[in-house]
Amino acid sequence: MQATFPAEPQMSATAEEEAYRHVQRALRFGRYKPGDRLIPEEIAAEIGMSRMPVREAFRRLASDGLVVLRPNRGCVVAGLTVDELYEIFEIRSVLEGLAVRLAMPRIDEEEFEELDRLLERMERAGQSGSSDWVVRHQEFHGRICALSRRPKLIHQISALHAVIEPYMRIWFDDCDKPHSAREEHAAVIAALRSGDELQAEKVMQDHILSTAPILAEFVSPSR
Amino acid sequence: MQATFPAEPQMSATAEEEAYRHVQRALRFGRYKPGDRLIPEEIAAEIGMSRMPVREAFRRLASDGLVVLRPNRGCVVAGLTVDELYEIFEIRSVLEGLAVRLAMPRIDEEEFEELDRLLERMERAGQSGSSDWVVRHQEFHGRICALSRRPKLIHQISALHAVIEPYMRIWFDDCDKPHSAREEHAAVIAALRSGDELQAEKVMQDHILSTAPILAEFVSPSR
DNA sequence: TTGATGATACGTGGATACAAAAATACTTTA
DNA sequence: TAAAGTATTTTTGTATCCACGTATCATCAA
Repeated sequence: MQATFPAEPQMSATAEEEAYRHVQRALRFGRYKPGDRLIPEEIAAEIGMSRMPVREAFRRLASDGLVVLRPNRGCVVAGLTVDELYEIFEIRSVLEGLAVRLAMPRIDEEEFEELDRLLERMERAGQSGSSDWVVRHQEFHGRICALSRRPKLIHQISALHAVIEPYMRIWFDDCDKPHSAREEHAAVIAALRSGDELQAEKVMQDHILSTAPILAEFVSPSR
Repeated sequence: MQATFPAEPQMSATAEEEAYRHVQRALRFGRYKPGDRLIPEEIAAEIGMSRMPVREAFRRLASDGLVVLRPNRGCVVAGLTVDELYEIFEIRSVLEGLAVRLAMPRIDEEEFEELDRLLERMERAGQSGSSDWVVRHQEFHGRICALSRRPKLIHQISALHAVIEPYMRIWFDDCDKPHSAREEHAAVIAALRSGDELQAEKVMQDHILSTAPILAEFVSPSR
């Protein structure tokens, strides 16, 4: 329903939808910096529509936490404080932990091979320095979430990914190594293979929480 | 930021905000039934404004999952399937579980007394058959969540409460007894007093999951 | 009677226009 | 020169307007 997790087909039907996707995409790719003002008229001109659908899109983006809307003061790109970033990772940890737990019974051998493939692709993207490591990484997490077969859960997790994506990109661009990502994700797969749902849930939680402090380096220090 | 959890002060600044609160309130109190169409013009007339702010409010309400917006087909009150209801309770269980875990270190004796008071109030409302048992119940959960001091977490949980509130009201109206609610909530307090964070988290999770099947009786059978 | 077909009315999405508020630049004065 | 107040320009918030899509209902054929 929203927030391109691994990928999203579906042609935009309404102008509002188009504006929503357009701005969301721009935000996720870091085209605007936190604090930047988004001027409805400019964006409307970019996509060739009037301000109205753009304004409506802003409401949804604000609900997603991607922008902040203040009365009579317009729309500014949301920035995260360190606290907020940690909070998002705490929430992600329990949500994706739940997803893993629910996904486990659904994973057969074929699916394990797919996960291995995704891990491999992520690794290759990481080594080649290509910044679609971020995309691959989300693809991996997204695949597991999808297996939980819980639309609302998937939706919420994907919204959180959208919020942190810009920081993931900065992180990746800054230090070329995707750190110990390979082992961590391999551990998730291993835990899934073990068949112990609670154990797998915990491994995913730990994995997510472990990356929070790393990303925290990249949020603007004070505000 | 949204979704009246225990209560919400703050006068509405913009017309959109007013429309949002107005419709949300109506939905939570069950004034409209699932499947009902919400016609912007009518609602606009009710509050004395034009359709535009109402339409914008619809976008947010759709993000909250309270209504469904389909292109060229307007705004319809969202209804829950049994699956969706269970899913919401699964999500609530991990989210409120997290909230309990994070809240625990913040609770002092004074706070425990407050929780006891809230439990007592909920009980009284339940016995008097007053339907603000639902409000008291949310107040209780909301208090614990608030203690976690995590704004986004609180926001998400409160949004989920808003979605299920109509069903809680139907449940309460239908069978006058608030079932074993008292014991369940007392157990949460007891677990909090024990000081074992993981135990308290689990008690809250179990409490929430246990009410799902009861409420499931009240969602429209098929669709 | 039932199912297809077309006309009509209603509602939605989007654009434009206008008023109010905020931000900015400018002038005046101490 | 700096500060304060004023005027101008932007930009936001809301209302009105128009074109198109959808649903409803009546008509007609099977």
